[in-house]
Amino acid sequence: MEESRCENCIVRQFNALRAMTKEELKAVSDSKETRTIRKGESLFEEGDKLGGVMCVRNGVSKLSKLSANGKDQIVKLATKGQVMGQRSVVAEEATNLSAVAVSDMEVCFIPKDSINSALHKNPDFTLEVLRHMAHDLREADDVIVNMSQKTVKQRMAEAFLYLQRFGVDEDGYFNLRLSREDISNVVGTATESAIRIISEFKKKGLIIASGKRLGVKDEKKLRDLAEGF
Amino acid sequence: MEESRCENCIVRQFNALRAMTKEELKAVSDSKETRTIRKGESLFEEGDKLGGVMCVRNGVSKLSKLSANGKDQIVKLATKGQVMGQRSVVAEEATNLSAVAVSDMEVCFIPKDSINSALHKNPDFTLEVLRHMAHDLREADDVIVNMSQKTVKQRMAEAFLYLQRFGVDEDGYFNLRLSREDISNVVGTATESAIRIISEFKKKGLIIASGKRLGVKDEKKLRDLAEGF
DNA sequence: GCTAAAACATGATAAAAATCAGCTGTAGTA
DNA sequence: TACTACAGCTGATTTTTATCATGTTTTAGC
Repeated sequence: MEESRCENCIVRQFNALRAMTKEELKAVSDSKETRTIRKGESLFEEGDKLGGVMCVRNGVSKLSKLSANGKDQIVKLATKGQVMGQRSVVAEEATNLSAVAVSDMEVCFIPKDSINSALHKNPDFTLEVLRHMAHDLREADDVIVNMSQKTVKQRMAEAFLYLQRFGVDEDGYFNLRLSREDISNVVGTATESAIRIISEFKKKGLIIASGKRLGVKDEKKLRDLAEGF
Repeated sequence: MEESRCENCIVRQFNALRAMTKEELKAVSDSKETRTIRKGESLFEEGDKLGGVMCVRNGVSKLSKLSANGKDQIVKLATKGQVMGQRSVVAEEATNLSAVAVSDMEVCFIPKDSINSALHKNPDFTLEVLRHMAHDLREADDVIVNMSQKTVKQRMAEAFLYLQRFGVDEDGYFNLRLSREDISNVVGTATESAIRIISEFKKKGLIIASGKRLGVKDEKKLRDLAEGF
């Protein structure tokens, strides 16, 4: 059907595909493959050689890395329009991250050949990919500073503000429902610590929480807390 | 003189400039400017709009970011052949990092115009820059995991192994002499904690230390410690 | 060489966070 | 329905790390 053609894909406006020529897009469109992934299923594992990139059409995936002590660190969450695996494809290396769906997902798998030929021939596209990666790198630098200079409580406040960006329902609860363990893996702390801080934030009126449903209540105070005031 | 021409620059083999055409290199060579920076002097500040990139010919610079609590976090050290500021130039944003020389330095300043025109015209060059950035991004991901999952002691061990990569003298001491405060800013800890751990490592025979001169003594044990054994 | 400032060092204490243990609720399933 | 497994929760305790205080050593400038 028509909407499955990349040329019309609504998601394209968020990523580097928009810099492709008609011919390149056609090649991508002809070689791509749409996949449905259930919550909890894995898209790829750390160390895999990826045959292509994945473009998220719907749902959210966690990108994480296993640490020596056996805990997963969630490096980022990828949502609609974001492309996963491009670092690996571009650098022609095995991927350094694992991807697991945290909600049901629909993704397009684009074989690396069509990406690579565009990378070699179309500077606009390459530059667009480069800009996206420059952006990712900046965000990674920010995360490094947060992780090393902020307390667990501050990082938890940041995490709530981050989760809010994935949308909220009419009651203000996050669309994205992460387990306490996943949240602790975003923040880089023990699960018990995450749970305790969630209780505390709730008691103080910074957030709303009922079971797995979580949300921001007082954004300003959360932001102040995250900034260290 | 001949060696100041980019075409012959020995440093070129380490960075993306090698993917430039003869004409592009000539343009870079004609517009570039060599600068000498003394230890402690600043190359650029967080928030600056950079007019170009800097290529390190000699010496080492720390790239850091000020955190909300007033401490600097050193994100990486840039040495011979590495290019600073490309993220900012590529993304056309103000830089997110400050650069300060930690030893006397010689750098080439390359105005962004000659970089940008090559980025738009030469896909090989753009792709090479992209690959370098992909590499940086991978390293940043690793740092995130280390920062959030490892103890201060493990991170200190990592820091010693990292500093070793900048070369050692005949006695095994690092070429690069960082203050205890700089080391604490690499590791993301209090200066006193860094000092204490250095004393401890020395006592245990993991490292050698006399004043500012530091070095690795037992690489294997340091590595085991960093990995959590 | 003298002096002031900065860097280094160490002890004592406080705060932050992890770990351990056990208990409750809840979702899936036989 | 009842059982099981797992997520969530909380208290007690220990470990880790930061902070504060203070003394010593080094370094840079005169």
